[in-house]
Amino acid sequence: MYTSRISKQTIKRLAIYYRCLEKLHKEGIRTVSSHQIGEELGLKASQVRKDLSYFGGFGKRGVGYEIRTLASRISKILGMTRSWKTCIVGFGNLGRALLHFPGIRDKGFNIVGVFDKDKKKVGSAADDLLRVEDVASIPMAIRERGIEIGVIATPAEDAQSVVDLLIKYGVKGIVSFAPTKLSVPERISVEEIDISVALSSVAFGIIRMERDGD
Amino acid sequence: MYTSRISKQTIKRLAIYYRCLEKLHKEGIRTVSSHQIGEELGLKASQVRKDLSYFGGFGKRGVGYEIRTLASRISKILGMTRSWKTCIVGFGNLGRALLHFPGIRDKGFNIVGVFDKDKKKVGSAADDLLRVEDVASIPMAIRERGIEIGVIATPAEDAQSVVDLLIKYGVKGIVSFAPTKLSVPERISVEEIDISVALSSVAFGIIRMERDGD
DNA sequence: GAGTGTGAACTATTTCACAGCT
DNA sequence: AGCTGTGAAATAGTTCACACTC
Repeated sequence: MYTSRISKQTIKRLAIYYRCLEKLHKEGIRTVSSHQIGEELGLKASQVRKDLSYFGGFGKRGVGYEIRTLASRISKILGMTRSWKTCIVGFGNLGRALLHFPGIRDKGFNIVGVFDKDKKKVGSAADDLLRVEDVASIPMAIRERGIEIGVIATPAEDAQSVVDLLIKYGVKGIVSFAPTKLSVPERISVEEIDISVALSSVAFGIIRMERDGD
Repeated sequence: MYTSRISKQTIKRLAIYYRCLEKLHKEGIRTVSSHQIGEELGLKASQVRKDLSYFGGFGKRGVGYEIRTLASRISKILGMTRSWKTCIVGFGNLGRALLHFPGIRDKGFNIVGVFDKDKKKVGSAADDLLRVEDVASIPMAIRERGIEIGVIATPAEDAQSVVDLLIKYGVKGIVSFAPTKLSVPERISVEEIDISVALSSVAFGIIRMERDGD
């Protein structure tokens, strides 16, 4: 039940298991086996069991996992039951898309601030509830609203300074879409999503397939 | 120099090395060591050398890597010198953001089609050059324009059927932002970008840090 | 009989360490 | 002297296989 040395990959799969369980639950199913989950997600049953076993025995031998219980345990582990005060920095096309992205707002990530450095955007409505604020008001916003997670949707060249600022005022986690390597202290939880790297990886895959034919 | 068994992680780092080299090149630097690249990107020098060695000896012992040469070799390996006919399916906020995302268009990914199933969007201008087309015209578009890569920005529930359609008509690579596991044949190159999983992973990291204190 | 939980075996990836070039 | 290229060692992650429970 010690979670210290659990790999990031296991955690990500846990989030995916959760989504899978939600789906099965909607279909009215009450119980699943590791084999069924694996089938659904393209994973080996043993991988599923191993991942789940890190957090304790959720299943019943001979039966499988009770979906409601397992989903609620996972949501607890991943902090989905808690509301995470989140902000978005950079309100270009991507920032706007993230503000409305399903699976951010509704998975416990409560977006309480949207910031941009462009004075023309500042003051305009980000959505029904939020206005775009100046990046200069980030420190105060973090302090007053208790923002814990920052989502970076700025150009690459602004990302590091924004991240430094967020961390300086107390943000503990960063999800960055900026195509640049961020440098942050050990204690900060970071996830970098690199869209153009993903494209390149797919392109390479096609080249390899064409050359080696599988 | 055989590229068959090279891991996806190595390929992704290669794309990141390329970006790093571009940056150093702009700064007027001509030569780097694996140690400098590693420093810049938070990687061990030996990792950098190992990755590069899979594709042959690019470096000079005692000197390092000539930036221009290495960058051009990497861009060749990753297919950046080739133009990839790409389409975006799903023109909501995310699809719109991807259409304008720097590092898609300018890294050899030429977006030649934007599709949506919403009749209200179909026919409207996606950008200066493209109109939104109906998903029903995907087959013809793939055939006529030789589309090779599809970017999925639809809701989760539509993603699998769109992917099936794209593959059926000849698309060879998929980058999906839909929060669902896709099932595709072996020969198809796929990259799934899961935004809400990234958020959950960051949230878990914060919880772990608070509990275990590093 | 069916299916979990888990040590042990296996496989993949990273890091070390050093011979060999410039 | 400095730095690459690369086998070998170390580490991490996955899969197997089976004892154990329902």
